[in-house]
Amino acid sequence: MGTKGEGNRQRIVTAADDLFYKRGYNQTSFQDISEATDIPRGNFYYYFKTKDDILEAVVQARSADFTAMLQNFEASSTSPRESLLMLVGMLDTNQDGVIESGCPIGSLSSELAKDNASLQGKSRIVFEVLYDWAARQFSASGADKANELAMDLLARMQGITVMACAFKDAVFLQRSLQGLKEWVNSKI
Amino acid sequence: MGTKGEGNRQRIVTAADDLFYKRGYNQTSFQDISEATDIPRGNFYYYFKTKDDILEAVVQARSADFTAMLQNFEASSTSPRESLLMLVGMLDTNQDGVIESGCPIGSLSSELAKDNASLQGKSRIVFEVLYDWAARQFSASGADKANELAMDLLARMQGITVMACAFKDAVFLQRSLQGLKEWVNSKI
DNA sequence: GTCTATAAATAGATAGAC
DNA sequence: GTCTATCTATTTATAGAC
Repeated sequence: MGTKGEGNRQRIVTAADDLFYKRGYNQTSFQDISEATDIPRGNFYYYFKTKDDILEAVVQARSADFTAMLQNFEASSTSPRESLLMLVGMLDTNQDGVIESGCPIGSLSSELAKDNASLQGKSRIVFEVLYDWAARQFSASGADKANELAMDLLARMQGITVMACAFKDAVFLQRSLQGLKEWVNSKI
Repeated sequence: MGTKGEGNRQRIVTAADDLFYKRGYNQTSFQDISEATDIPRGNFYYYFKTKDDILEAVVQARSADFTAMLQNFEASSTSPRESLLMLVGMLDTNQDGVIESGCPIGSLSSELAKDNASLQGKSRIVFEVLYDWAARQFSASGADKANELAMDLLARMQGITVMACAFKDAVFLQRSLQGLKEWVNSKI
């Protein structure tokens, strides 16, 4: 901690986070991360024993980032309903990324499901951060079956994302976001 | 046509179709397909110039398979509503596959979006087969905005699939299927 | 049409100098 | 802590014998 190399470690994780989202985990090589950071390949192994370890660090970073963002939603809203609408609004804020590369959490899970069940399990914690938070918002608003509503909300967001990305369709995305916001309002 | 090698070509496509679903396109090697078919790697290039060509053949096969299946749904149902419920029922029939590997169409699109936009565009035709058919069912039942309903239905199915696979949750899948069937009934 | 051998490139990972 | 050189395995793809 506080050592000289922590800056490098952080830069590796940040670059890997971005590349894993835009190109996928398996299709991102050490060379890609090296070029993005200007840190030589061989140096990576001072910070991470394996490529899987880099992914685990990325998962930790994403969990922290989402946790901070969700706290921000709560802090800047006046009701759980408003907080949940901010979560939905992320698909609008990140519209270009959604259409180009999908959801960073959902697409990573789908990729790892096929060839690395162990890593898929570890990466699930990012989904769980969102799930727990959404369930708390529904619960705080007095809604029935808050846990189920939280899963339903995440499923709707994932489905909209997959189709908007598959068809490169911003019109569908915007129409669906409107419908999803109405759904949230109808449940609270 | 009718030549000796067509049997081999068919076996390659069938094995690749299965492997692309269960392991993903990029994570499936010629060696994997070779071992699954007992056809030597070198022989593949008699039938396909590149790995991308194999995927295009798989996409054609999937389009034909889904077209036949959807025709079957129509033939064995007494209403467009019933046909649409059969489509939803696929997630139940293929429950184990959904939880293990997701949706073959959706997960392929998500994978290709990240590193092969050209192939993603070509593989979209399988989605379009489902979309056109679903829109026709909604339209035949007299529903308003059949095209939008078709996209919404596919988005719901994709979202349920992504979350059921991410959380390995059959209970969520079954509950969501019930909800989706009720949604279909409410729209027709 | 079928198959073996191998090319050419790239992957993740290691050793060891500095 | 940093970086170069390299190892080993695997990838897609080709050449050419049969």
